[in-house]
Amino acid sequence: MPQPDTPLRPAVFHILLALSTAPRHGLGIAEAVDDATEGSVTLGPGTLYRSLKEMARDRLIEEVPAPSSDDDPRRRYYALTDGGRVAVRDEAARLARIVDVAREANVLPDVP
Amino acid sequence: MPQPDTPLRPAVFHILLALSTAPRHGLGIAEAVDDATEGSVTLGPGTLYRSLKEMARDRLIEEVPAPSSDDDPRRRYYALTDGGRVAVRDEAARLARIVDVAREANVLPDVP
DNA sequence: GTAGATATATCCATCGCGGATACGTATTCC
DNA sequence: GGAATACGTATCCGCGATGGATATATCTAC
Repeated sequence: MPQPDTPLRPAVFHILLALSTAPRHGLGIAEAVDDATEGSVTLGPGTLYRSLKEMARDRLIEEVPAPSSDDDPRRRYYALTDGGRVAVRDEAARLARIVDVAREANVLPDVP
Repeated sequence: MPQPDTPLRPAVFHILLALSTAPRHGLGIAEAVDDATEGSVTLGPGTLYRSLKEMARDRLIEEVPAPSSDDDPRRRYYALTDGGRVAVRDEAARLARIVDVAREANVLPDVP
């Protein structure tokens, strides 16, 4: 299990995280990222659509049919692939280790 | 408490985290970051010294005398300022929230 | 039907990053 | 002691990622 040494780009990680709960379309992803990070991470349109294209090419995500509740044909929905799920898990684990380091260094106020 | 909305640059955060346990000199910081992140984050000399200069200018860190155990006059030691400690705590908390989001999305294998 | 919002997509300026390079100083080896 | 090597700091340069501006099409509201 060769955990990749190189971190995921933040934009890619946040997109994967937003898709980990449900398939979403482009702007829906951007909105979900904004919500989840309480505004600390905002994806511009350039980063958003470029990342989506590259991630689809790299098989981290794939386009899926829109849910029946949505009839706007402009929206393109994406879902995680198995590879995407692995990638987001590895990166989340990497971040969790860094947070643990911070916790051990007593820079976090919370409980252990 | 106006938590800054903009994330700290990763390089700056990792330098602050490395200094949170003890004052260190330039290359010692790079080594500590490499260790703490298990090689997933490596600071090149460009990023390292540029960041140190900017962080000192912004009063996140300050130069301090070398410990008595070190007699190499080339080494310049840095320590966190109060502002630096606040900044590293805020950023660590921000990352911890993101990790929590990942945990709630069940992308992390670990226990709650 | 028109106006404004939504959605996707591309282009471009900016900036952070790391490698290459330079230079001075310790340390090691002979 | 002198030469060779390693260490430490510092700057320069190119690359890649980011996000805003812009373009185009389509949906919704009135």
